[in-house]
Amino acid sequence: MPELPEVQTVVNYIRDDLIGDTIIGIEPLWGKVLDNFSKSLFNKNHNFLIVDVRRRAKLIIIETTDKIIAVHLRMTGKLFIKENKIISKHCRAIFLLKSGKQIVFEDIRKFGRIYAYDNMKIIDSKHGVEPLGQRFTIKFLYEGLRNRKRNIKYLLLDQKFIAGLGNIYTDECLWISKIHPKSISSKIPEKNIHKLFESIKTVLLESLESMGTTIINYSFVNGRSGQYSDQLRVFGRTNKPCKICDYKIKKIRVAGRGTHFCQKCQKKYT
DNA sequence: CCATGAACCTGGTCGC
DNA sequence: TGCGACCAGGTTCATG
Repeated sequence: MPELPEVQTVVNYIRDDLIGDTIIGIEPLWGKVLDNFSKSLFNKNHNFLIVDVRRRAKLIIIETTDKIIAVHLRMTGKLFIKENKIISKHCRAIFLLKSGKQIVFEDIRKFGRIYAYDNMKIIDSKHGVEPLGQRFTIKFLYEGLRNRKRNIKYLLLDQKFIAGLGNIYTDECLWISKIHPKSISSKIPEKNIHKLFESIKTVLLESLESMGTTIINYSFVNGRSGQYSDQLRVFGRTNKPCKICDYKIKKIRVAGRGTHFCQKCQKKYT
């Protein structure tokens, strides 16, 4: 489920409810869900008043007066607020709040993790620029591509380079900017890099407007689901006609991921 | 430095 | 209906 727009949508949804509340405990229901701390963190004499909820990369950041709690949804994680105490099949952890509400973390595939840190240092050191932030500029993208010889799909998925893009949106952006996903980053013409820069911003903002992409029935916030899947240009359109040239969309494997593209529109720069 | 594959997990779908 | 193979929006580690 989660790339930047989906994670941001979850944050927007739970933020107002959480700020001002206090975490008084956590119940892990799966052994590995707490990555670098244990439930005893919330005992003691510390106060975990929630002062901010935001997104950094694909992490949901819950900032409290004591620790920063970070939740990574990985592939199938969901995070939402619930008032009753019915525990669902895929529930992996429950945060208990002073108000009586709970933050529920569900995750079918058990890849998701919850972290606790003293500050943002470690998180920031592991992630690159925010694609919707001020520091993401055309110059940054141009130099980043020219200074490396990675295949472009891999590079866009690299969270240390740009933080927040995933498999869906990289396919979308590469299609829009007419770049074959196996192109060598340093060989891509400036004109296409420019298009790529614009497409990254456009696609992420469009998707945010639609509250993200939901494929099949991975609804994420209280049963509501994103609408962007209707607007996808290439992702998941294997063997369907390219929206520009009518050629059949191909699906291949790049950087270990299923990758959709148009053989006619997207040029391979090597 | 770069590419690939496996590992971590469960569940849905497709073909036979 | 059943069964095996394969796939999945992410990340990390090992290997060549």
